[in-house]
Amino acid sequence: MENFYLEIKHICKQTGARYGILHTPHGDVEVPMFMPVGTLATVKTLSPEELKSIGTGVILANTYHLHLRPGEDIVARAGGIHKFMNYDGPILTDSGGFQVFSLMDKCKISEEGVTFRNHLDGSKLEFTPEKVIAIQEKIGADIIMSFDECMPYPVEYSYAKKSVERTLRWAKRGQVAQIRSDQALFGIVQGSDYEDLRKHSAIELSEMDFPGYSIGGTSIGEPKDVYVKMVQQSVAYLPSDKPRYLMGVGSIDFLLEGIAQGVDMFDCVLPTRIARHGALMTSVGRVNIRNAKYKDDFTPLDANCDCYTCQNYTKAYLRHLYISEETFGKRLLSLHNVRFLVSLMGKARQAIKEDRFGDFKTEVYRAFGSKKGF
RNA sequence: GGAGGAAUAGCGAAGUGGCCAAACGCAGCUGACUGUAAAUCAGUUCCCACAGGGUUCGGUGGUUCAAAUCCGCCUUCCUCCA
Repeated sequence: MENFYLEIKHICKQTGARYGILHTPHGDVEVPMFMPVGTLATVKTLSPEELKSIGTGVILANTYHLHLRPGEDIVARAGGIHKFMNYDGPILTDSGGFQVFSLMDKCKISEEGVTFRNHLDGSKLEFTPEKVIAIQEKIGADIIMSFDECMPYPVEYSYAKKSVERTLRWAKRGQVAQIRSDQALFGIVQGSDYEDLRKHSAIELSEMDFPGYSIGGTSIGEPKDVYVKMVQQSVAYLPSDKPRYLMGVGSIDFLLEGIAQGVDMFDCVLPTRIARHGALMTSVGRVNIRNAKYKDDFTPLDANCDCYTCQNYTKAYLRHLYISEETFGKRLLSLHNVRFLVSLMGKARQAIKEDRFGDFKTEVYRAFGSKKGF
């Protein structure tokens, strides 16, 4: 793909973190970056204009969910997902592999693919690596994912090995099935916390020569040190000139550790979901806006934040909106959390360019102090 | 003036002799959330020295081994009749 490639500009001498530009058919974006999730072709509560104003580059959508509603044919007839949702920046679709994990009790996995009992009306549907690519081609995102199995953690070695091999075969099948040449198909590294499986998965995928590589199966409940190892053991065997995408990571510490390992892209529902539930990421730690102590707190959510919410509204007002279940409150809070992570990424990129990402990471942790969360 | 009905925790509302410190809903308080079945879920809300103890069900006096539940009186409220 000529119009999709990673241009690495700098590698941090302190950590190995990478700064670069990802070129996509819908524009260039700087990495490392955080990508908010818009499963149903909308980042819940936020408009494309708001996302732009926040500085969002790539956003996500989901193959499984869009297949169920409204169906990929509708998206295709709308002119593709960019037109359908009025977002002209780069878009990435996840394959539905994560739903194999999150809807596990409604799934049956075989060599051919996965049979789902779909969550909307309970009817059966089958996803195969080929079908998942066909759906994603109709949806029309810039970056698409191979169909994979995201295993739970922990998982027995024998199962993990079987699953990794199958996911590798699925990756190959998806690659063969791909018709469009203007979408970047990523392979997904799995292997749970088994080093040999991660290595094997990464090496085999690299040989298939994908335009980018995802790291899956992390941040599903494993301890932080295990997480870091999983990322390390995946990144180590991936080509250095291709983008690395760590799937489902959005907590501040996991993001920073991932960047330090040389990851370029991250996505997560965390900032938008917890915002809708009243939890906010701030430069001094977690804030639960519904806490009674904020009822007469007329200061901004985060004094160090440049987002629209922090520039214009007080905690007392945001708490009032949250308690009153006003949707505007959820918007303002989502806006803040996404901006917080986007902004954190910007600072991280700056630190990488200045070869002090390690120090930066320490500073961020220190600012959080002993406060728990994220 | 007469007849009937009702009073339960912050609010609404179950419970009509022991399994009741009292269902449930709301409101309040707290926590969780990581490739979105999530504008969701969980815990908690009489008091305390809290695997236990102490005071509760309009007030008061009884009956009973045992009362939010049965009886008398009182207070307040509601409906209907005059």
